[in-house]
Amino acid sequence: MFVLCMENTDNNFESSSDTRNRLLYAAEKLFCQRGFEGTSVRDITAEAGCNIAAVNYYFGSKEKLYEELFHMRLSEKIQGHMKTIEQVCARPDATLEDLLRELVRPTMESALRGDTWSRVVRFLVREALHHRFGRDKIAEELIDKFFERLAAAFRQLLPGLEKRAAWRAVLTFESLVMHPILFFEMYDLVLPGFTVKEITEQIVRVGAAGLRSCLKGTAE
Amino acid sequence: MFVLCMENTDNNFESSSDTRNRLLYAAEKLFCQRGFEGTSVRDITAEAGCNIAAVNYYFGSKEKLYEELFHMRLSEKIQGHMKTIEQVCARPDATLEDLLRELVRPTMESALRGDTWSRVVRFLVREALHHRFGRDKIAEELIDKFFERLAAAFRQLLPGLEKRAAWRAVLTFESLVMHPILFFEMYDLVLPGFTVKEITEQIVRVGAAGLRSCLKGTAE
DNA sequence: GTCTATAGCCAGATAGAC
DNA sequence: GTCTATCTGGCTATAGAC
Repeated sequence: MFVLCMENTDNNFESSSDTRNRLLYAAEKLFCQRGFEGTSVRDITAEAGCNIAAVNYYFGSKEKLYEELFHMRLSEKIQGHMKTIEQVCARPDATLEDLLRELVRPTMESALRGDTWSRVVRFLVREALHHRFGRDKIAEELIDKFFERLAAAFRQLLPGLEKRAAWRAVLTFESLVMHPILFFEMYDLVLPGFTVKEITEQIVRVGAAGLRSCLKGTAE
Repeated sequence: MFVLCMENTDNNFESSSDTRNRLLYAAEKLFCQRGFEGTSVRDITAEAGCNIAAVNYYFGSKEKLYEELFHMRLSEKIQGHMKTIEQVCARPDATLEDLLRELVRPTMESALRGDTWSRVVRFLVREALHHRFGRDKIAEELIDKFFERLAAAFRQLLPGLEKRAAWRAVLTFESLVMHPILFFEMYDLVLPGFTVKEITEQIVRVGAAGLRSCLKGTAE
């Protein structure tokens, strides 16, 4: 069910049925653009080029389709990030900048293409705005696991980083990564002609400096 | 129409009618929680304790109510921030940390209370997710003005900061400020017992270190 | 200004033909 | 598996009584 590596791919669902795959793909596109309530089953089936009844046939309801999509994409995103962390942290000469860059780059490239990874982020933010975190046990555990691994990686690459400071660092870093995806239009307005490299290096530079400043303790 | 200082106040609308005010307040609360499509006129009038027809009587349509609310709150937020920047930059001994702290603190306090400022941010994020930026000229001009002023302030407090680097710094800083409001529930999960001071100082520290790192140029 | 009643529409879900 | 047809209900907006 879960696809480990999804860079440079897009419509990579593994369902048994073609129609089912097209429904998942169409639903993801529309949910991320217009939200759950803003998307009708009719919109989804039209985009997928199949009949209105198909959503209920394959998923039972519009809501179950959404949930399956959300858990699937969240798992993919987190498993991809986990793999990246393992790979970078296994290198004896790895720096904090290396880790940040490897985590940020695929996300930024995806944001420019508007494909899967950026959709997953939009999914997550929509969920957060709807206050669904903390109620969904599957999502909560996945995010918790990932944050714990990332905090450990930060402490490995930044010796002396306290435990609570590492957790703050995780949240801070995530905010830097998400922002360009959410405010893509604004970036284009303010930084006309910006490139993936410019944004990626900005996040790596600011993230590394910011994270290093967390070593100094909480005193202002 | 626009209220300049809204700290520690909440239901501070200035319409002529009481019912109109209650509608604005109820609509803001529900739109921010469930989004435009997820909120019905029935929900709003029920929350405001008045009749279904009131929305159309006072605003013409559900959509016009939303737009009025959005422009009003965006103006308030930006005018408040502009005032803060003027005040801090007028002080001859002002530091970068001073400015960041003054910009961040009211937002964080508001996030904890869940009142107006945090709602404005949720509004903005929803708008961004719906790709409405770039179409709404009023919002675009307001944001542009604010970003320009903030970039100038950064260049004043960080001598040597290049123009484009200042624009990147503005976007980076905004991402740090917005995050705790969007992922409030996650903060509670990851940093149990966190305080406004802890988060504020984290953002000020990381923001200042990150912004200073922008002085070094774009070379990695 | 505030209400009730309702028009007109579109939503999600399902029954049943093929 | 895929389709058409349809049920049921909620939605926005409005007409018109008070």
